[in-house]
Amino acid sequence: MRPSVQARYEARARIIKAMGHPTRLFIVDELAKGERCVNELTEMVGADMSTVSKHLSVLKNVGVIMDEKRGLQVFYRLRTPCIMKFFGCVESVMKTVAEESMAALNSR
Amino acid sequence: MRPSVQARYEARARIIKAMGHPTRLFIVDELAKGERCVNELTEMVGADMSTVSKHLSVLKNVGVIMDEKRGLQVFYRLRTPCIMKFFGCVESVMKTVAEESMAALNSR
DNA sequence: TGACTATTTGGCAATATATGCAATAATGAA
DNA sequence: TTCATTATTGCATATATTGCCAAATAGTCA
Repeated sequence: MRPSVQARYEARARIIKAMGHPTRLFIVDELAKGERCVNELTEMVGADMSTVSKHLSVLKNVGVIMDEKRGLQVFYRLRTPCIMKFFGCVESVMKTVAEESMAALNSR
Repeated sequence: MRPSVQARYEARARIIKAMGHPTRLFIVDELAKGERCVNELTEMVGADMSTVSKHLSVLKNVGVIMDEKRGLQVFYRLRTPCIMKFFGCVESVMKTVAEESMAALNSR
């Protein structure tokens, strides 16, 4: 594969990989409703704040979210609302799989 | 977080995670053009066949692709073409990030 | 300044993932 | 049956990810 093509798939994979964790998906979903500070997200997620902070930095590093410090708090928000289309894509796959499983069960 | 909600995010994350690898993205992209056997994909990817086979099983396990054995060969194809929307989502993010980087450079 | 709050960072152990090689199926051809 | 082809599986190794604790950093207020 040509290096430039390879690089393109790697760039895409980095973004998708960043989304590939339940906690990070939850965070993206939550930020779609509006900005949240780390503390708020930590309470919702129910993990250590350092853990949540690291998840946030993963998403930030690939450009999915951005942060803004105001006073003591750091507020995060989606950098592009388009990222939400991910959920639609994923749901379609899950639906297809579920439907075919049902069909397989019924045809036995 | 409620267990059912948690489970939902985990199910989504499994699918996204399966897509989060450059080789697997390439495979999905290629299968979007039509079915391919393992051998063909292996040549295109340029890795060991066992490696490609394992990537295929990752995608298959989450329901993104399906296989069919015909003679000596195993042909893989997308289970739902909808999976291709992923690329559009990802490109949008990359575009946004690139544009904002440019803007930041120009405003210095 | 010092105390307090919010967040990030460093370090570490546990776990998961990626890859190639070798061995093993499964199929078809001679 | 024996050989060649295609693909998968088992194993070993290297690398990456996750999560928590503790320590460091940054901002606010008395």
